[in-house]
Amino acid sequence: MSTFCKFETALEILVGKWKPVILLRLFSNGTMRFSELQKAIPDITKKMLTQQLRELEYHDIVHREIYRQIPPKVEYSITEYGKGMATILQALNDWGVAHVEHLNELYGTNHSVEAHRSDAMDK
Amino acid sequence: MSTFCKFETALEILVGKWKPVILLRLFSNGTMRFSELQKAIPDITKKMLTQQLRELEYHDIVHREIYRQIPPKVEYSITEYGKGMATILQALNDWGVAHVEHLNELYGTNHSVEAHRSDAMDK
DNA sequence: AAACGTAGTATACAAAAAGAAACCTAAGGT
DNA sequence: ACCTTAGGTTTCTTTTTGTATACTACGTTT
Repeated sequence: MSTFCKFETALEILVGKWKPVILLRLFSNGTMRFSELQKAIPDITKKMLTQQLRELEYHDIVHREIYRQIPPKVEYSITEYGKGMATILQALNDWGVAHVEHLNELYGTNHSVEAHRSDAMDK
Repeated sequence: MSTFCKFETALEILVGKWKPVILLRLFSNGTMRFSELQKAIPDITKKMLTQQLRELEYHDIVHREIYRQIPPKVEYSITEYGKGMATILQALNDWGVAHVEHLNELYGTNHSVEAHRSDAMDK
């Protein structure tokens, strides 16, 4: 129970509506400041962005560099440790791509994956 | 945007408070009936168990075999396709185990991972 | 003196997910 | 006639997540 099922722990880090896209941005763009992330992810609110970044920071995936200036400047980047996630992230992504293909074969192209999470299965 | 970030799709399948533990059970025990799963996962409600199983079934990860008897008998198992997830699941689990270790190094043994998801970061 | 820009917080509210508990079905046993 | 069983479904409540909007701090620019 303790050493099994730790993949829940792994999941925790990736879960949260915005973490995947934040990580994607940081992995591909390198260092970004808060406002750049906001622009890159138009629909995210400040609150969510802050919250998700703090969680990633706690897990040592993201580094937060504060410049004591006015107006403030804060830069975010993937930590060295965080870069170690690239492999699984890639694997997960690859599997996801293949899976969408699989679902297409099963149900045809006109289906919505999202519509089949949780509730939403009622007519 | 379309072919990247499909790891969100992958995540959807694993996410949901109970999916990891359900998958774990089915992977290690093979075929199980509804009531066996309930016993194996004491805190889950029927509602949640049904819901999560249906989602896994939709994604072709879990197979549902109905025996038309009274009282009913329904057996669940991992599909052939679903077995293909074993590798990533294992990878995710291994990474999770290592990550817990990493967090221990950073914060010491007496910390709660759960307490650092989402909110809960207030004193 | 007022406005601007950045990286947030605070507060209030809406929506989604999860939990609890009761109800349903139909055959077989008492 | 009623109870039991297995595998659910329904309804209702609570908890968790996410959104929207306002406000702050403080030097610089207008």
